[in-house]
Amino acid sequence: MKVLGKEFFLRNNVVDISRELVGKFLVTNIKGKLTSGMISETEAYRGVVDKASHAYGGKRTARNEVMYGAGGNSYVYLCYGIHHLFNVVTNKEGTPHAILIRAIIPKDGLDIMMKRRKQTKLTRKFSDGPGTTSEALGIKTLHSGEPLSGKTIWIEDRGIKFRRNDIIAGPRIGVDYAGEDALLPYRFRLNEKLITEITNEWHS
DNA sequence: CGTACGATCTGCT
DNA sequence: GCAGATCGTACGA
Repeated sequence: MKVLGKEFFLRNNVVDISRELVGKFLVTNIKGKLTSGMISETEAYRGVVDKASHAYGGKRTARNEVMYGAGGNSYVYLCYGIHHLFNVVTNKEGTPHAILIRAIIPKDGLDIMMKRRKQTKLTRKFSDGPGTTSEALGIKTLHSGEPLSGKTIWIEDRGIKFRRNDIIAGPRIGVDYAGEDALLPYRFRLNEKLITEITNEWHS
């Protein structure tokens, strides 16, 4: 087990990093409660040149300011007034790259996550989406700007490797407004068969 | 200051 | 399959 450090996030290819994050574990320790899940889906947002990015064209506001900082911090924002979407900031200071974590397979602290999600069962939909993933892990907008090497939120490599063919690239979700950039294959998702197998193994 | 809307989820049909 | 929820943020006046 290895906690990913600054050197992992400071690299400049956010699309490669996004693919590499599939299979890593997103872990939180919030109010003394440890919870985690294996990342099964991500999306890359490639900074000022990406029409789907909050930083497109160099847009810089109080909300997205942390994107302009060095990689290795969280960027959490509220979507549709309800959902707290968690992103990993990458690349050096001044290049606002980010990766949206879209889904996890729940692993540690299942009982805690079920309470947070107000669920009594671990269904397939339990944390299959960026809003439900953050809710399960207890991540809120107040955690925006947190360093990921810290004690609250971090990402672990537990040695799980997938074949490149098992990580499906495709267009990002919900970014139709981004014109031709909406078609870029910046979404990475573990193939459904593997998701099912791993889910069955961990939740039986 | 007023207003429109979003990197979504859920429950109901 | 679809509408409603729900509110911080962005942006124009």
